[in-house]
Amino acid sequence: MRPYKHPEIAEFVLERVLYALSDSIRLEIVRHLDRVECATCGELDGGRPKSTVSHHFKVLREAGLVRTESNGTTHINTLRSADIEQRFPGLLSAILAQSDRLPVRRRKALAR
Amino acid sequence: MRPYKHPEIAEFVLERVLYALSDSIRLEIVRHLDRVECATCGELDGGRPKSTVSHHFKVLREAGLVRTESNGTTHINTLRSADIEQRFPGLLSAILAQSDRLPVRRRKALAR
DNA sequence: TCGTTGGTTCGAATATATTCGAACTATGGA
DNA sequence: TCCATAGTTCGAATATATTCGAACCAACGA
Repeated sequence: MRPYKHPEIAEFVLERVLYALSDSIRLEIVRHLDRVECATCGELDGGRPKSTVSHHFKVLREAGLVRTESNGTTHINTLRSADIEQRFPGLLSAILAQSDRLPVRRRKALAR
Repeated sequence: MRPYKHPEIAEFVLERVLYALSDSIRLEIVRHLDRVECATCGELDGGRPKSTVSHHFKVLREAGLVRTESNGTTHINTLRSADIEQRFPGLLSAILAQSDRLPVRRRKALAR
């Protein structure tokens, strides 16, 4: 497997990044990568077919969110947090700060 | 025109917000509203048919980004900045901080 | 060298969005 | 009351995404 095409930081497009993150599966992958630092695709498939997962990784890659490098027979994915932070300061952290489910305490506070 | 259905802050869904902002037309509308505080749909149509613009406003409204209130024969739109900020702190400002085009100075800095 | 593993790519089916004209609704003014 | 204005809603056409199986490819180990 030859190296993937990853966009340069200056090529990142905000709309593309937001679009990539607007899908639950991809957002979950990004959250996971944020926690574990790096992971193979297989670890993140959630039981879905390989081709589906591969598609989502492609979207994330092309948006500049994920870097995929082949390591022998497996592929290592990392979140390009620093790159995204440099180009869109505060964006990724604001998104990742938001947990999947709103804690009850917070929900009540917001409902007031 | 009866009042629109606007989601409560606690009902905001991150994916939906990101999706709404992942479209250039809608992002432009949001940027505009951020600058001018409030505006009618007509001011923001960019020469597009009314039905198209109406659709985009609906997406923005349902995501919680925009509040539309009818004022006589016209509709006033405002950005729900404070609500979004409360629910997703830092998100909107990170997005709005990003100008449409990357300034040349910044592009060069990033290319290094 | 052959099989296995981890992942990509292709193609087709399906689902979801976008666009726009046409018909409609509500309000306000003449 | 009649007309114009501002915007919504509907429906159909088109475009774009998602999903998944099947075929493929590269690297590694036996």
